[in-house]
Amino acid sequence: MSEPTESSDSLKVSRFTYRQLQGLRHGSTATPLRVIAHIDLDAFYAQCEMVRLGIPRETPLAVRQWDSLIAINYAARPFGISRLINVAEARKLCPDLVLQHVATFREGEGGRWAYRDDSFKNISTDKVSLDPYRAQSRKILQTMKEALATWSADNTEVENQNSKQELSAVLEKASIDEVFIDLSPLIYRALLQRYPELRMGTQDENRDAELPTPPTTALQWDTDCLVDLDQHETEEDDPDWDDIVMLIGSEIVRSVRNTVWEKLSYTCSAGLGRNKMIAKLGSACNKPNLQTVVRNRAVQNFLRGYKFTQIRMLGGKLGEQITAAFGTEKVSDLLSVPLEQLRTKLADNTASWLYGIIRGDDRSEVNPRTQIKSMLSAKSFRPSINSLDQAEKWLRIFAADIYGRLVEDGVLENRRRPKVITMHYRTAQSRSRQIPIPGSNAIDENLLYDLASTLLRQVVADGQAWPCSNLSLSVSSFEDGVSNNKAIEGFLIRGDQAKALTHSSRLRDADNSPNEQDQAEKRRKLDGERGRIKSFFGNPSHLEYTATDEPDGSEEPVEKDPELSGIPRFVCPRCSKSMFEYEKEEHDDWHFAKDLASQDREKAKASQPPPPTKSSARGTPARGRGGRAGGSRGKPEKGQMRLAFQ
DNA sequence: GCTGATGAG
DNA sequence: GGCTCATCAGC
Repeated sequence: MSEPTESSDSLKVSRFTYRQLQGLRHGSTATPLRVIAHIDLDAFYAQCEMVRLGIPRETPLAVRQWDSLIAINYAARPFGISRLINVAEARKLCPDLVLQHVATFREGEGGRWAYRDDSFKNISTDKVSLDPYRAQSRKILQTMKEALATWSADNTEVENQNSKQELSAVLEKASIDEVFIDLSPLIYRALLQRYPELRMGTQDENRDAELPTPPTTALQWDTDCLVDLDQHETEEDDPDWDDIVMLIGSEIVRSVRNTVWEKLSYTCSAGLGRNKMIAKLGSACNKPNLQTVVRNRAVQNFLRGYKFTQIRMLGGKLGEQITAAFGTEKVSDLLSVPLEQLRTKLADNTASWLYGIIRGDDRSEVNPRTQIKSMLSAKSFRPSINSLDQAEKWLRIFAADIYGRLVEDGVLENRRRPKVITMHYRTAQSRSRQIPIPGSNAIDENLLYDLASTLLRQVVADGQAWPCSNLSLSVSSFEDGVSNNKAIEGFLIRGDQAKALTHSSRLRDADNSPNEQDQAEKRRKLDGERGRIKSFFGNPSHLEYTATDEPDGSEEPVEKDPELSGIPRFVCPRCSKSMFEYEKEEHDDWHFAKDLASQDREKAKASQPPPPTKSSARGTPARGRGGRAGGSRGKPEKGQMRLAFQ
């Protein structure tokens, strides 16, 4: 064989480096190998009703709220039924349409929602409840997490799982029926297992070296919908690792969707891409029940066809301003506008954000948020109401609604409580008032009601209170409280009390079949919580990661006397963690990845402007999300703080 | 900390 | 159009 210098074939390497591969491990937002999925339940409220009522997929169904439609299943869409028409028009278009009204609370019946045959006639006494959908949403999210864990267990080596029970993929619940998943860490582990040639030798220090090329066999995309490639790219080109990671990602998402279907009978659509924006646009491309893959080599072609007003954050006034400024809504038109010219009409940070986003550059993180940050209960009045008495009746219902949700979400058991209560009030103009929730009392319906009533009286005293066309109550600024063992004891007692409460004070109507499931779900959840607390005392290794995920000794019990075991130990010079010598390599990798991630974060901060904010379209420069990072508070993400008590 | 506004579904 | 939820600006 001759020297490879002449042959371009044998010189071939990947376009990607070991460093970029490593970026997959710990949430680097900059690596081109990143894989984000967006999963969207198909016509979610409609599916909830179909599942609840046992209605077959082919039966047209719509969910109604008073006289309007808020969800239409896919069987009903060919009839021309959309959210824009009313009930009468829908019946005309499709006489066999099943019309199911959402569950409601009813004045004088406390905090119990129910499905009622006559709720559409009772707009003046009923208030919509979305609880049934929230419950299904929670169940689906949980099933998705389990499916991811199962795939992970089946597809990555045990030694790589490192005795941790927790899922390495990050899930962000984006709304009641949508979720983002950062699949990168999962895919990283699967890659190393399937392609051992990607593993770096210990002596190999050059992280900027190119990866070897992947096998050239054609990729099997199964039932996925692929977005056409950009100009100058062809399907005949050999795949590179960014194609392979998408393929693995699509395999994971398919398995998650299958599990949700098999266990809960819900279909969903999904999009896969290198970031949240692309994944989100992708999931809407092929509905229902399909997944769309946007490979890196297809991104330009994919985005070119969109109106930029369909891109996240550009759907509102900012989008309008941009449309007005440049006389177009098309991404393709805006692509030919140089950055300098964007800057002449937009604030600098908005201009550079826009410049990047229409080219497919979005480095926003998948936020491991799982807990809700505020709860709101509201009612519009048609006609308006005119007395304190009427308003207070609604406040009772709002208080019961919110209290019920506080209990169901387990916020009371977690001793996570809202600190602020707010009342919004609309007459000719709209106003809002808020006060702190006193930390001394236990939260119950009466406390919430009393506070709300105080707020209402303040507004009424201000004058201009009637007629009132809209009223709402919300709680926010949740605080997690557990900080010592005594508090945890209290936690357990409160958990039992809360459990008793859910059985006594929140009994559902007899024909409310899902509620029994809910109760069972709740019991399991409570048991699960207690199990976790116990395991915290007994064996810290089962704990969720803390906010910093430092190897601080909480993760693994340190031997009382290391010498007794006879196994050689090692103390890390960087973090002083003591470990067995055979763990050194993995630990070193951990530091490396951690460093890399923080480098990436800094780089992203420096190179990518924050998403635009309201007043930033013109005039005063606005502080975006990025600007806050180094600013007033270095608070860690709330969602990651759970059980981080020491 | 309080209030209003915007943007998402 | 109604009901949520999140985030930010400006005070």
